[in-house]
Parts: sequence; C-alpha cells; structure tokens
Amino acid sequence: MEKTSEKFNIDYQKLPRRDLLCIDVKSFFASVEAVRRNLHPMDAYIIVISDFKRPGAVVLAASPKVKKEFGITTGSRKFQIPDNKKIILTEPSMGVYLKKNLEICNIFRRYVSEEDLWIYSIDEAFLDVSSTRSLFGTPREIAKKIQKDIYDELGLVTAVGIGDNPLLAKLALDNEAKKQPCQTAYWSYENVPETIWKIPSLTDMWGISKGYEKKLHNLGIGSVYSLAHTDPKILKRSLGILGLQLFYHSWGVDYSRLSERIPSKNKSFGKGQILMKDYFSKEDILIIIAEMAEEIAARLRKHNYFCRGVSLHIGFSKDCQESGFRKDYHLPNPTQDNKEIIHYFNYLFLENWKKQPVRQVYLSCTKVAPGKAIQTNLFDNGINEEKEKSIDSVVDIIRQKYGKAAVFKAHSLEEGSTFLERSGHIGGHKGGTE
DNA sequence: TCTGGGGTCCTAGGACCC
DNA sequence: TCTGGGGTCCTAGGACCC
Repeated sequence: MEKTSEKFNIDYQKLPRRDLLCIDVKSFFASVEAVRRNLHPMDAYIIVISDFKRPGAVVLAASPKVKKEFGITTGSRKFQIPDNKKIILTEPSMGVYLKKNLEICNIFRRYVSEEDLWIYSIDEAFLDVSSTRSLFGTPREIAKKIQKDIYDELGLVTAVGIGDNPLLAKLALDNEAKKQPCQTAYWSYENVPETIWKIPSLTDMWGISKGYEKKLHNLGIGSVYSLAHTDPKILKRSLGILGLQLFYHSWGVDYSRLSERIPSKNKSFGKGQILMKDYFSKEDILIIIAEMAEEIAARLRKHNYFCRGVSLHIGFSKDCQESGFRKDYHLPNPTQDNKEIIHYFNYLFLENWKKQPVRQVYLSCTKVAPGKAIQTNLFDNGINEEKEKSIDSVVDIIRQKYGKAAVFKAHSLEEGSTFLERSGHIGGHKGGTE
C-alpha cells in the first residue's frame, strides 16, 4: 500500500492517532416519536413533517422502515409521501427532542470529560475516548456500552463510527456503521484504500456537495480515489485551501483535536422564514422583519450577548427575475437593544428593496460576543434608554415563563403577521407538548 | 402541490492606513 | 515625479453542514 503521494508526503506515523467516536441517533426525531408511542424505532413507520398544512413542507425525519419501503428521506416533500395507512405522520416536538438530547449527552458524560465531548448537532456528537480507555475498555467496547445505555434507558438506537481522528470517525459512521447490523465501524489510517477510496460517490464524502462535485468534475475528478491521486497543487490553484483540505481528507488526514476546539470567531444568531404567500406591501414586510428582529434580540439578551453586525437576506417571489439580495451592515457600537436592531434591519431593507414581491426573509445578527460594556448614546440622557431596556427584559421574562405568545405587540395582530403562528416554535420548528 | 430553519466557513475585491 | 507593498477591515457571494 502506498503511504505517500509524490508531491505531499503523508506519513501516517507522524499524524495524531486518537480514539474517536462519532455517534448519531438513528432517525432521531422519528425515533423519539416512536418511543413516545411505545413502538420500537426500528419497526415504526413514522414521518416527522415540518408542517401539516403546506404541501411543500419538508420531512425532518423518517423511520428506517419508511426510508426502506417508501423511499422517503429527510428533505423529501410532503406531497411525495404516499397515502398509506401504515405511516404515522406527525409534526415535530422540538422541546421533547431537546430534552432527549440532554439525556443522551449526560450518558456520554459518563465516559468522557467535557473537553472530550463535542456536541455537533441535536443528534450527533464526537467523543474522544483516548484517555478513558483504561477505565472503560477499547473504543469498540466503549461504543457498545454507550449504545446499550442509550437503548436501555431511552429506547433509542444509535450508530457509532470509530476512527483515528474525528474525520475518520465521521466517515466511518456515515459510510459504513449505519449499514452494519451492529451499527458500528472502525476506520483507521491503514485501511484508507479499502474505505475512503471506495466511497462510491464524491458527494458521500463529508464536505463535498453539488457545488464541489461539479468543480471537481471539471478538473476531471470523478471519485474519491481520483481526488486522492490528483496533484494537490492543482487543487489548491483551482479550489483554494478548501481544495487542499479535500485532498487531505481523501487521505483521512485531520489534525483537529476535540480538547483544542477553538470557538468560532464569527458567531451569529439568525432567523429566517419562507412566507406562505408573496408579500408586496412595505408595511407588512416591515412587521415581519420587526418580529423576527425582536426574537433575535431577545436571544442576545438571554445569553447576555451583543452583536456588532446585522445581515438581511431577502428572497423574492419566483415570479420575479431577480432572486433577492443580501446586505450586511457593520454597527458603530455593539448592541442587544430591540429598537436599535430593528432600526438597522429596517434601514437595510428600505435602502435595497425596490418593490419586488418578497417570499423569503432571513435576518442575522452577526459578530456576536458576550459583553457588559453598555455604550451610552451621547445625546441621550440615559433615562429613555434604561426604560426601553427594562421593558424589553420584562417581555423576555414573561415569554420565557409563559411562552412567546403571552406577550406580543399590537402589530402582530395585523393580517400579514406570522408571529402568533410561530410563537410555539423552538429552533424554527414546532415546539410540541409533552 | 413550490419553497424548513439555523448555522459556519472561505474568497474576491474595494477602501483605507502606514 | 512616479510607483509601492503590507495589513486590516468590510461587504457580497457562494459553499457546506445538520
């Protein structure tokens, strides 16, 4: 087996070698719904759909049986779901899923310390078990124990990818573990030619989707094997450092270490929605923007964060030739204030909107960071500002306690408003009840 | 039958400063 | 009089992930 490429020497002996687990819950949302109904997640026919009312609603999760027998997967549309009595269709209960996620993470914490745990998403996590090996056994044994704990205590089935680094663990999970009866797989540096290089399609590789697949095709690269045997200089020249990274990934190289994770430098809090109909009136759109801006501002205050930028993304109706616009604005001072944040979003909208019909609205508060320094406006006596702040925080407290619909501004009762409909949402999806 | 929602990261190009 | 390189910050656009 070759261990090096001609141009870039890859010496696996010199690379960090750790024991990584990448764990995901099989069809997480659908499985939680199965357990709630006293069904086995692997036997149930459940589809979690974002919204009953919209034909274009997306499938957020589908039980393995539904995937296999009906070909419905995450991302399918509601109108594609066959009319079959076996299938249970449900809207999401994000609150319940978040609670389950917490319980699962607490099981992980029995096996690793906080710095060796990386919660990647609501249903996926990385664990570096290198240092707990002596306590709990080999990575495979630890994987088995965790799978058993989660199944015994929560009734959920998990798949585990094991690897010498996070990338290998993730690739093992996605490309092999999920298909194995035992729901585990181990990918090491040594078996790269039989594992990574045998990945059937470029888009099965983490980090490659339609865009890069096309760019790689243009370079005459059609497989992961071929990617690994391309001169990295060519990749660097045409795809930048991401091209170089793809090359390294195709050899299973990943230097990242969980305990040395660096927090993202450019954190953002955003909110977006696709509207039920096209919006034409300035006033209606401004109401939508104000409602969403307030929700983001409330999140900032809840975490005691301030933002230093705002970004507004408007998507136009499909009847419109233009697709939309995105405009960013760097704020003179960090803020978490409702009025101020709404003001900047309004400004961006009014400056750039030329009466096109609007279908999508996405707002993001960018350059978010914790902060205590409150910049007082020189021309303000400070009293009004304090008053505004106290009203904002009272509203926040009431909403946290009684739900977002408990308090809302009068404009939310106007026809174009979507606030009440979305008030029960958590993480953009329906919150559900227990 | 039309559009989930919430994030992160990279790059090119322009402005500005030294 | 002509020509300059480096650094930083910002926006817009594009790509990816779950």
